[in-house]
Amino acid sequence: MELLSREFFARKPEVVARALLGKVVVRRLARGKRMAGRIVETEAYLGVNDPAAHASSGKTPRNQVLFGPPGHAYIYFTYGMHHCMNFSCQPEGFAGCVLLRALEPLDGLLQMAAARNFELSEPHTQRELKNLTSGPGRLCQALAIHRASDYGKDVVSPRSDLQVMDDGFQVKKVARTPRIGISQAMELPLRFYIAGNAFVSGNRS
DNA sequence: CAACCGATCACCT
DNA sequence: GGTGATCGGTTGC
Repeated sequence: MELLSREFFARKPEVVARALLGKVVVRRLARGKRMAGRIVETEAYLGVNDPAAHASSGKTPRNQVLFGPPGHAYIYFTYGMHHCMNFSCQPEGFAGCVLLRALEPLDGLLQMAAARNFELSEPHTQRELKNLTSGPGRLCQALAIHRASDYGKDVVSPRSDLQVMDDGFQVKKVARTPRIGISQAMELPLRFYIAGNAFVSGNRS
């Protein structure tokens, strides 16, 4: 397992969104514990020219990390109850990010379930595992991601408690569709997921 | 400074 | 398939 590079994120969001599939998000906890999940579904959000992106109306206190250096966590709160996590892309000064839509849980499953306020049965059912981290709001709750404590964190720093790593996993086939849950630029195929993976959110093709 | 609304989810039928 | 919950950021008065 090695950290991704800053240059990995200094590319176009649609390139990074595709490249992040198969990579591993690591959340370091107290007392040496950790949670980890493989990225199986992403969406690209472009810069000021993407009407569906938070960067479209220019730099604000809420979205300023999108305009900063690549490889930092852009976290926002929505629908009055959910957090969503993105990683900033493109060189400093140019907005763009990738939204994490689903993870395949790898490590720290008990902690994830606790953070999601339920208990896993033994043996775990496929339904329970998918319920942990399948969906942008769910995965943030599972990893205990909060805007107040995690906004702007550097995910390629060796000292960060929120990191993205490469464990050598090879993605076989990637599928592309329009993005979910938006009302503008709906025709752009900027959602990416690992074809056939059981932890992808939603039911659409 | 008040009103509007959402890159969602859980639970209902 | 439908819908209510719930609140910070943004916009318009």
